[in-house]
Amino acid sequence: MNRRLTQRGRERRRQLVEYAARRFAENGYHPTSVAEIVAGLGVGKGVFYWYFSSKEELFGEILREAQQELRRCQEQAIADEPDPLRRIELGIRTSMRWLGDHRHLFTLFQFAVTEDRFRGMLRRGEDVAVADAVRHIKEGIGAGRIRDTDPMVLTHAMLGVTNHLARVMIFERGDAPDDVADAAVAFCLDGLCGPPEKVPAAYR
Amino acid sequence: MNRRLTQRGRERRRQLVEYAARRFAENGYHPTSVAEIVAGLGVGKGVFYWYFSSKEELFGEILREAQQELRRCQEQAIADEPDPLRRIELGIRTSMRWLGDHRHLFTLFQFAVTEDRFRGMLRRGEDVAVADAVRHIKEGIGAGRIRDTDPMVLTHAMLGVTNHLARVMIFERGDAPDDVADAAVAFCLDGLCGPPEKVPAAYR
Amino acid sequence: MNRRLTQRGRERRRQLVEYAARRFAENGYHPTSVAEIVAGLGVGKGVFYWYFSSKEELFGEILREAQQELRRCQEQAIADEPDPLRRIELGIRTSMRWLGDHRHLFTLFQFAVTEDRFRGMLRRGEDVAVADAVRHIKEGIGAGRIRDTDPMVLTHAMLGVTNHLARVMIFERGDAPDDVADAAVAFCLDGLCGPPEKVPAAYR
Amino acid sequence: MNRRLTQRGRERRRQLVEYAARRFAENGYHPTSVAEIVAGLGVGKGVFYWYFSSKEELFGEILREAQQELRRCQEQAIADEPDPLRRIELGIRTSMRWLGDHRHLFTLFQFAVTEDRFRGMLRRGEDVAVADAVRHIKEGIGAGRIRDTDPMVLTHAMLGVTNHLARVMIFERGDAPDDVADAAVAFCLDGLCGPPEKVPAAYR
DNA sequence: AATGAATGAGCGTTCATTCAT
DNA sequence: GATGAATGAACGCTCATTCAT
Repeated sequence: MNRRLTQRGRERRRQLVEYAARRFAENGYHPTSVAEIVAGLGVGKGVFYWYFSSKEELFGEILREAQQELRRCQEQAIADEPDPLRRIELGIRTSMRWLGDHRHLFTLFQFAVTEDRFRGMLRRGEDVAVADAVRHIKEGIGAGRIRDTDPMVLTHAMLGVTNHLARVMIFERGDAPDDVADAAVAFCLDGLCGPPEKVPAAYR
Repeated sequence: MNRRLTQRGRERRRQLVEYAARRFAENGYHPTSVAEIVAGLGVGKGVFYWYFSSKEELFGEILREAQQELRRCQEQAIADEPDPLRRIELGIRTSMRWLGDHRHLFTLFQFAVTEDRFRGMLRRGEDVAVADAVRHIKEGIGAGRIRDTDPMVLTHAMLGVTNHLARVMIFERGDAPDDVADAAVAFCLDGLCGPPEKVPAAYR
Repeated sequence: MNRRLTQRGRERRRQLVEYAARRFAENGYHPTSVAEIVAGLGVGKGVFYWYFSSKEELFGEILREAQQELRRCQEQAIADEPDPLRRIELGIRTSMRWLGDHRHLFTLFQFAVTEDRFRGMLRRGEDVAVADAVRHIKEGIGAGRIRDTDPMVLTHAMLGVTNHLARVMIFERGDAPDDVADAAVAFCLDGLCGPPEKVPAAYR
Repeated sequence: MNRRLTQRGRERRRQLVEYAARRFAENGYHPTSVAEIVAGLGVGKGVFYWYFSSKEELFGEILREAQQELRRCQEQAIADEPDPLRRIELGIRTSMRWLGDHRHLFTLFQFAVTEDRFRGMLRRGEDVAVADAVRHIKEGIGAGRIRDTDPMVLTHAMLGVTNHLARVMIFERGDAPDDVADAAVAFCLDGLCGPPEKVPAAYR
């Protein structure tokens, strides 16, 4: 669906994306009906199908926009940092903060992985982000500051740490994103056994 | 649902659990209908409701049994190992192997997290597993072999690494579980920067 | 279904009739499943279909036996009474007492009227009872003690009074059947305007 | 269900209420499926659930509207009549005529009494009607024209007569409502034994 | 651009009934 | 006589989508 939209139209569309994202996250994609979404915004059903050709397309848009925004944040945070390890650290910290601010979108990412037709939508954005991280890692390996291991593996290990800690520590335990980021960074850099002096006060 | 089942009945029930798990994983929980499940087994719809009081209950059973089994594997693997770090390592290796063998169940775990009513079902089993890992970590910290950080955080960081690497490396890239386990163990013990000599050949 | 039953068989059958009647009355005929009935008696489904060829047949049997029994009570009560008005009065009193003792069966009569296939089952028994009452009324008219009006109408008017008062006064308000019978008899004999000295203390 | 309806919408709703009432009466509430109702009107299933949130709700609406209408008729008929006995008579006559015109609704009232969840729906309307009749009766007792008996009992006795005669004489025998009303009034005023000169020609 | 109304395939579930053991 | 298991049509209901206005 690619309509020419007026200012007001763009506003409506944004409302739909935002409200639907929140409902999908709270209630699940399938259990949330189009009827519920439009009712929540107090508009008729026609509105929905004016802006999106299907519920599935809307979900795709939510994913696309969310990834885009996360990406923008990270690029901006890393921009001028010359040190590759520091860039990695900044990436983790930015992710963590963003996830803290958009936890409902994280839930949607998790769901998207569980159904074939949505997994594809996620893939593109993820690949870009991974490729980026891989670059930093390679640079770190080149500089002898990261051990020489498959950079993809290292990247995904870090992604796993970041996402999982975000979910458990921030969403469920309610910790502050910055503290969790400290812990994630420490773990990623040094694992279980690394030098203890880097551990943040909050987790000692 | 708690029926007295004959031998044949137990067999049927197992068939249903197994087949449904596979379909849920491939197709998604919601998109997989009860009709599809029973048709796949060539039985009538009534059979389903003879063994389970609802689709939701069946899903709960799948989760419960899966967690139980993973748990059993881990306990058995760790049983007599006195070294806490080695126990952690064995835990990771067992998980990875089990995930490789039951990747469809992993998808279901992922889905369960995204809907409130299922999240609760997961929780109980997860808490037990986490509590166990925490014990090993605490012992490691006590022995001065793990840096003194919130053991829960370390546990979840490792869980994140293990699960994410399983998904990406084993399921998507098709790597061998044992190699992925090597990488996960290396990352968990030493992070990005630790001593490189532990890295498995497959990822160098 | 007409099986030769052993002593034990007859007992089982009676149990089924009785329990089902009670459940049908409490819960409605349709909302009460065969499964519920057999579960309530702690037997398997086969038992039900051993004694009855269908749920519908069972319901018919309940109606038939109930009418038969009410009829027996009335015949016995009236047996040797020579005075037709007194016979009518005794009929009302017996009905009221029986209804008080078998209110659940009354509910089933009411339900039976609302569905074609069951209405027929009721009819036979009702016709017999009405014909009987009509006889007494005719006799009363012949003797100049009842005004000369269509005896069928008078009969049904009395039936209406008896049944409705039973339902409202006995079932809902919880009055004693004998008091309600007094009131019904008074109303039937003299209407709204008749001599007041016959009114029972309970209703003055 | 409380939708803002257009003219066309109100029309549809009325159709559904009317058609469903007729089917429920002919066939029984449970044996009549929603599918049958919408098919009978040649519309899709969704239409039903656009106007009613459940089959049960529809049934409630039918009951409510029917009681409301009967009530309206009676109020109008009695409006300016000063004589309480005459008001009672007019009430009976109006009921009888209305029942003759809406016999299918009468069947539904009868059914509603037999299931708990529907009994409650009936109660409210019935209570109002009874309270009204009780007022007239009390007035009649005060004027010494009705014997001094519990007015509720008298009211229900009359209700019993009216409803039962309607069912048997009008619905089953096919008599004219006005004649049946004559007989009902005569019985209610004077019982079996009162002055015979009030009896209508049709029943002599 | 938006509404209320309508569609109808499909859902999860029930249940009278049958049958092998 | 009795059981647990199985059947499958039918039920009440939902919901993504379409359409007339």
